[in-house]
This record gives sequence, C-alpha cells and structure tokens, in this order.
Amino acid sequence: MAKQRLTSADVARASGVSQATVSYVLNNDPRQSIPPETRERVLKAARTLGYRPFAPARVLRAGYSRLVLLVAQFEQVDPNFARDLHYLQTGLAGHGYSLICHVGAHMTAGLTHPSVNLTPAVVISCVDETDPAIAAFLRQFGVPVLSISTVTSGQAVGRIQVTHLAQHGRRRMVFAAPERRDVQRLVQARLDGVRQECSELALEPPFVQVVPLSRSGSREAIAKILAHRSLPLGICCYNDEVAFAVLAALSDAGIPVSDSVAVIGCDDIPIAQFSIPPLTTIAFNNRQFLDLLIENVLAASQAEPTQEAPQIPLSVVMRASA
Amino acid sequence: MAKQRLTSADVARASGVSQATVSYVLNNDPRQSIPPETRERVLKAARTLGYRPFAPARVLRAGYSRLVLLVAQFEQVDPNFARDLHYLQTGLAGHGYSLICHVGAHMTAGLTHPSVNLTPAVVISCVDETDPAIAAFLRQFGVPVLSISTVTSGQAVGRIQVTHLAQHGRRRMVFAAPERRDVQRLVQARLDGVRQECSELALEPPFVQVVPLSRSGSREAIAKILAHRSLPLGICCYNDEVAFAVLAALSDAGIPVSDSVAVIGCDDIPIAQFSIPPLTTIAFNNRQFLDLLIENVLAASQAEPTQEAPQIPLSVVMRASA
DNA sequence: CTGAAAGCGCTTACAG
DNA sequence: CTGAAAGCGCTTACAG
Repeated sequence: MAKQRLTSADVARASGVSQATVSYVLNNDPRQSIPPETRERVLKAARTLGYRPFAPARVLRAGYSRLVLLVAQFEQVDPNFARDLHYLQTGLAGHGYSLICHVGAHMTAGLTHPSVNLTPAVVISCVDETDPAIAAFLRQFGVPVLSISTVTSGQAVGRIQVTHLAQHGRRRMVFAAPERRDVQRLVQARLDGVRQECSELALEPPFVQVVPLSRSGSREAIAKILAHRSLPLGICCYNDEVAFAVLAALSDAGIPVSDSVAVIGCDDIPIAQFSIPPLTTIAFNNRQFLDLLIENVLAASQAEPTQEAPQIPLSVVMRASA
Repeated sequence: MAKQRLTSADVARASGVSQATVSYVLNNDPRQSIPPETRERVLKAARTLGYRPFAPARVLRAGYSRLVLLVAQFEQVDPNFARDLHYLQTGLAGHGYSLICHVGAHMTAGLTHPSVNLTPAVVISCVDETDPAIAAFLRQFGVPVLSISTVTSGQAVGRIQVTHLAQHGRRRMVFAAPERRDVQRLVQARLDGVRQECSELALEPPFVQVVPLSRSGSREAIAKILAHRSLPLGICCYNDEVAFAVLAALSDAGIPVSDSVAVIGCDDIPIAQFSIPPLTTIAFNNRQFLDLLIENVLAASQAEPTQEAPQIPLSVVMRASA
C-alpha cells in the first residue's frame, strides 16, 4: 500500500472539530472568531501529526495559484542574474507569491512541458520571443507572459559604451562580438546601440569583429582588428568575458591598453576589477527595475495584461582599461 | 465577472462526447480504443477552444506530481551551475518530470514558504543543511530531500590541488580562502582536503589566508602570505575568482607566477584561460554524476528515501599558472 | 466503444 | 461559534 496522505480531515478528527474549523484556524480566517482554546487544540494536533496542506488541492479550490515562473536560457544565468532572481523571489514572497525558475526554454520533441506539472499565475520571460519555438513554449502555459525586454536596454548599453569612449578621446570604434549563437539577438541590439551612437557623434561606423573565447582565437581576432583599423582605438565589448579575452590578446600582442586601445566591457562581473588592467565596464542598476517588475507581476496575476516593463538604469564603472 | 476557466467538460460539449472520452483522447490512454474519427473531433475541439488541462486538478486526482524542486543559494549560481541545471532539467523532462529552481534557501519571517503554492515530488538540496533554518525550510516541503553533498567533493578538490602542486615541485602550501560568509562550509571542506593531503605527503600544514575580492584587499593578503612563508610557494585557491584576485595581486607585487608561486584555482570558469598567466584549475566532470542524480530522483519520487548521491569526478585543467 | 459517477483535499458560503 | 455540504477540474474504475 502506498503512503497515505495526511489530510485536514485527519487533523479535524484528532482535535475533535470539523474540517471547516481546521481550515479557519490554519488560515487565520479573520471572519471567524475561534476561541483560543479550540485554536490551540487544532494547532497542536496539526503540529503533532505533521500536517501540511496539499498545495494542488488548495489551488484547485482557489482557482488560481500564486506561482510565478521565470523562464531563462541557461546562457543567461550568471551571478548577477542569480542575485536579481533572489531579490525578486524575496520581494514576491512578501506578497505570498513563490518565484521559481525554469532554465532552458527550448523543448525538444518528447520532453514534457512544465505546464503538465504546474500552472503558474504569471510567466516572466527572459528569453528571445522572436524564436517561434520559444514563443510557442511560453504560450503553452496559457497565462500572462511578462517580457523583460533585453533589447532596448541592449541598445542603451552600446550607446553608453561609445559615449564613454568618445568622452575619453576615442574616435575609432570596434565592436567585439561573442561567438555564441544563442545570444545573437542581444548582440545585435548592443551593436545597434553602438552604431546609433557612432552615427550621432559623427564617428565612422564601428568595425565589427567576433572574438572567440579561446586564447588563440582571440589573438587572431585582435590581429584582424589591427589590420582594418589604425590605433588609437576604442573597443566596445559585448560583455566582460569578451573583454577579458580582448585584454589577454592585447597583452599577448604587447599593445598597451588605455593608451593605444581603450576597452570597455558590460555587466561588471565580480572579477572585472582583477583584469590587467582593471576593466572599465557597464553596470546594471536593477533594484528599481525589479521593484517595478514585482508590481507588474501582481497586476498581471490579478487582472489585465500589463504595460511593458520599464528600462533598466545603467551606469559606467570606470577603472583603468578605458 | 472573472475569467472563466476552460474545462475538459467544455471540450466534451463542443465535440459531443463525454468528459471521460476527452480525457482518454488527450492522455492517449492505451487501454481505450477510440475510433480515429472521434479522436480527431475531440482533438480539433480542444485545439479550437485552446483548452489546457489545469495542472493542480490533475495532480490532486493523481495524488502526486512530477515536479522536482532544486533549492540553491544564489551564491552558488554561476554558468557551470546553470549548465548542469539545464542538463538535469532536460534529462528529467524525458521522464515526464519538470525541474524548477528555487534560489535562496533562507526564509525571513513573514515570507511565504513555496510549499504553499506548490508540492514537489522531490526536493534536491544544494544548500547547507547543517544550518537549522535551512534544514527547517527543506523539511517544510514534507517530501524526500536529495542532498548534493558538496562536502566530500570539496575535500577531494583540496586534495587534488595539493597533489598537483606537489607533483610540480612545491613543498610549501597556502590556502587562499574567500571572504564570503555564505560558503564557509564548503571552504572548510576544501581546506580539510588541503590539510589531509599535506599531511599525507609529509608537507608542513598549509598557511591559510583570506583573500578579499578587492584590489587592495588582495594585495594586503599577498603581503601577509609572504610575511609568513618564504618562496617558492603553491597557492590552492578556493575557486577561480579568488585565483584571479591572487594573480592580480602577485602581478602588482612583481612576483613571477609559476616560477616563484604556483597558483591553482577551482571550477574552470570560461575566462580562466584568459588570466595572466592562464590559470591551472580543477574541473568538475558532472555528466555521469547528474545521470545518477536523475535516477535517484526517479527512485525517491516513487518510493523509498535514497542512497547518498555519488561522488563528482574531478580533473586538473593544466595551463600556465601551476 | 462510451458515459455517469465517484473522489482526490481543500475552502467557504450556508444553516444552525 | 461550529459543522455538513458543495464544488474546484481532473481521471478512472465501473456499468452499459
């Protein structure tokens, strides 16, 4: 015989009251006034038996859950992301909502869709919804989807990188792109931002170069850049990882950073300060953005589809590389 | 009036069959033989209406869900972690299970416990269960908890670091610990491993130094190390981040790495190859470990508490720093 | 091959 | 203040 689930009826029996009373006590229903003695008895019985309400039954009864599912690609997950996730989760938990995370938006044939096992109230999407497979995956939940638009903030990043480099005297720009395929939409957005700002500042269009995350690949990439653009240069890197690759290759080539070539990254990962020289980069100031997102989640779960998520404030973290 | 949920009864009505038939068709029940014509009619109606089964009702009926919740601290989340998460998730989805992730094991008073909103079949714990608050948090789910023992593999890491450094001629060891409080249990495990191996190889006990993740802090840390131990040295770093800090400080101090001081990290993060010099480090070979974990999840969700998770295989990634 | 009915565990009008 | 009863949406014996 399989294990028998402990129900509120068991608690009722053990404490000599009805199931309704158990529910009132356990949920602290403010519309009922239960005598302290009865309340104590119920609480004690529940504790003794080790009773836990069965969430699905509760959700079925209520007709909705306070479950928020955040969907991300595993490539997006890094320490900054984790910190934000934790912040969101804490904020939502204060409103009774549980935030959980699904990593990996692609569904290969034969794999069970998460909606079989859970029904969130809202889905937060961090993924590329222009991909039809991903869009279908999100639609499958049948609940409101809140998109974190990485595109507009991506453009802003590119613009700020150029602005900073131009303010420090650079006139020729390079965009160092990652090799990774999975983030090409975001790469495109950042590059668009770089292009726009170059155009506004009347600089020549940026030279675009993919910089592989390998020692030899990054060296070749730098060689190509130098073959096409003369020094001094400003290099806008897709992110701090790419910037590390660029700095290493410049070091190998004996090119002084900041004098001949200024390098700026994006993300401000913890070890950005330990590159040689220390990396100037872009930081995301996510707090206020996340607070708004929380409000949007509450609104979306209770009623109408929501307004677009607001912009993420950015700032330059200036160190030595640019 | 709130939105009305679409039920299987609606589909039954639309296709002129009973609710039971709808369920048989949608779940592909092998014990029923539905005429293709009826099947088509039901499928079409479901599609037209946009029907999705309500997961909580299904779970309530079944008595269990195929939901696996992985609990982690946000400090543990990095790209490697994400990759493993994605691998696990894909593997479990093949068995009908959904893997979701809860980031942040601490529950401050007043925050809703996730079990209010969902009932997993199994919890995978990546967190420190010796912390009573965390243990209580996990127990609250009332389902089997699978622990990923980071402790034993932590010791193995420390041992391998020392072994490698000793093989390359180092006799004096330093353990570079992180400042972070949240990972002290794992730090202790790695340090234990370093101590054990030093003792077995008849080396003097390691000198332990905290290396803060700041430029000046790491410089001071290196100064302290040099004040207590003479060159040449081998430095076992808690992880690659700490190793970056150590390398930067050694560079600042003008001490040649690998000659005077050998440095070894742990994790093999993507940019480890871009440090100057490239970082020798420890890689986790998680595939086979994760496959076993999947089997354990299936076993735990169906029946008995399980055996301890197996060891994670390790390997040295040799570059230039040690 | 198909349908009427029971029941999973919970909460909440409703009647006392 | 307390309890009996209905019903959330689903699946699955069971009867036809």
